[in-house]
Amino acid sequence: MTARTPDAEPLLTPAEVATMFRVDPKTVTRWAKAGKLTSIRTLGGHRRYREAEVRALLAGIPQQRSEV
Amino acid sequence: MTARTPDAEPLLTPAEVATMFRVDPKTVTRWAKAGKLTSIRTLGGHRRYREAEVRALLAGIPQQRSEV
DNA sequence: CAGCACTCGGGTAATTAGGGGT
DNA sequence: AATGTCCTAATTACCCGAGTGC
Repeated sequence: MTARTPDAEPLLTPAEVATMFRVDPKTVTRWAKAGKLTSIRTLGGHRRYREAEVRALLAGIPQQRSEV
Repeated sequence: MTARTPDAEPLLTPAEVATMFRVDPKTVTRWAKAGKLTSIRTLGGHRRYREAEVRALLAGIPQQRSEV
């Protein structure tokens, strides 16, 4: 099947990321603002996070920084 | 929305682990540094502990030692 | 359209990390 | 060797009202 899958990367809500790290959703927002986490914004201003990146960070895998 | 939880392992804060063992949170930190307890770090450097591992230790279940 | 849970902001307490000393 | 305590700096948690997502 796999009807239509417009290259959509799985995204997570702030609450989901917060649950995985056992922190407050507000804390996840701070990480995004600090550039420690890539955030994608909805048209209304809400943040969404890349599942792959979150899982990598949980595993302790250092992420690549876009140059110094 | 009730944020569904994408396979996230239950984690505990240092204070929670300390309470369960009736020790100071500082002591829990030392256990983590000594490698006696698996620690997952938040992006801010704070530690989180695996609930399953903590409960196993509380139950007196000997953890894997790399032999003597 | 209405409703509810979630997120967005800011601001202020409470924890935690880290080293040092008993 | 193993804990508990003191200190400062950093990080995180809970307070509010208003807006977004579905």
